[in-house]
Amino acid sequence: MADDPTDQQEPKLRKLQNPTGIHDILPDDHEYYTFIKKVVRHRCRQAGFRRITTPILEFTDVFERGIGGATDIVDKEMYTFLDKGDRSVTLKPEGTAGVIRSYLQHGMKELPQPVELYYIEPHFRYDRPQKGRYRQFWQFGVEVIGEKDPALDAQVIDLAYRINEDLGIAHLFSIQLNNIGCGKCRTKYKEDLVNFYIGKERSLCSDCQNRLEKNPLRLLDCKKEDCQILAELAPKFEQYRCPECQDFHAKLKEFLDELGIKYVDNPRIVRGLDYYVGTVFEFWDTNQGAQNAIGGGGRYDGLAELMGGQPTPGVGFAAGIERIIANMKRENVKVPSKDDIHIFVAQLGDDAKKKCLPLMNKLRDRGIKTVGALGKGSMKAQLRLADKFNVPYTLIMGITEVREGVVIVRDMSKGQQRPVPIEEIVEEVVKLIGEENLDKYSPGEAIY
RNA sequence: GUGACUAUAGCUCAGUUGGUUAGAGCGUCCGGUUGUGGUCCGGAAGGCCGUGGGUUCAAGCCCCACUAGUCACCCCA
Repeated sequence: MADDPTDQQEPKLRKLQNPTGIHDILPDDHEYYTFIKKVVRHRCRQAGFRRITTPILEFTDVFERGIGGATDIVDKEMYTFLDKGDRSVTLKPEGTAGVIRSYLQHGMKELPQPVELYYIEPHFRYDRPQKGRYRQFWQFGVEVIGEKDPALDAQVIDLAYRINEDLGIAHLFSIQLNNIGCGKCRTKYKEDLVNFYIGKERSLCSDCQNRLEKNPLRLLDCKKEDCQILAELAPKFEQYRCPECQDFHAKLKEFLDELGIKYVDNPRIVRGLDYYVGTVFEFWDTNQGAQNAIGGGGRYDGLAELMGGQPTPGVGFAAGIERIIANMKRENVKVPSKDDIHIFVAQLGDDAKKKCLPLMNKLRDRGIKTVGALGKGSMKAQLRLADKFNVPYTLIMGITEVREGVVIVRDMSKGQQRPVPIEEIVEEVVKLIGEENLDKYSPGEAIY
């Protein structure tokens, strides 16, 4: 300030902006989010799933133990920081770990099993952004916890597929299906896999040399040419799958066939999270493959134990909303706009303006989406604005109308108008708009 | 985390080998006689040329760093 000599030069205010990869959702895109959320809510509710919201922030352990330290998500993509008590906390990078934490913490094993939950939440991963990848992104997902049966896996895949269908993008994706085995068969397989690679380490890329120690299964889906050649020669998991897993997988495929859902049996898909066992699946872009997977999931029977709970089976699915929107736009899927305005109210003179405010309230209470030109001056400016809103009807009130107790109703497409008594105007507008088009909001449904 | 490319008005973009007050279209706002929209016409507002340094008599333009964006790799949604 003036008496502070060190502060003579006004510091320039920097324009504020979003952190890398974290974006505003502007009104036009919100119409997609609203629509997708609605589809997800309805499909999940119909199937008996109930909604859960776990916190955006969890103690880092929840993810480190749940997702697994050898995964890319935990290894390099977590949005982790210390809170004021020096506890390490992390913005959730995925949904399942938090849901299982919540299931255990709230004793949901006492509920009728399986517990079927869904969520629609923002998630965070500290990645370099690119197409379809952001540091904050939305996912919806479902979890079926507490029971194990291939029919449940089939139901989850079916639900995911139907949601994609409702969104108009199901045909763009193929379902890649695999069974990566239970603890028993996988342990044996891992051993043999590691043995296979002994002495061949130098042919592997540096990432894969790492994987060999931490997560040998990932060796199989490395895209480097040399690694792929070795992966082809490596022992195949199919031969190690125990009879139980074999049977489970076969049944799942029968159920999917029964549901009429097409899938590709793909032994190469592994998934990037440690908690998966048995069934895994991904929805792949039929043109671009895994690079633009829209969602995926699988069975995570060991997860509850990793998090300190009793052994609890589970199967789930999650999909990325931004990627869905990108595909809906690519397919030119139009979503219904909930924001279309029914009625524009134009007014001239303070007396008319006074009458307009309560009139607009009455219209809105009836479910008529109404905007007024409360700050505009001339009738021309107001009608121009009405035109921008693309309203079918404009109500006009001036001093004359106030005196006569009428409101002028102007049909914008025909350019015709007529006076209507002010006490009849709300129902008259309802007739014009159509009862079925009203934006109904019913606090009356609640029981006080 | 690695690499490539990019950054001028709200949006899409011009801007000459570095040379005066920074340009267009769209959009926004206001007008085109009394209280009537879309088309048309006129006008205005809106830019520290992403930020900070450097080179130069002179930088939107050249150099460096940072920030952000786009795309790819890694991996995933």
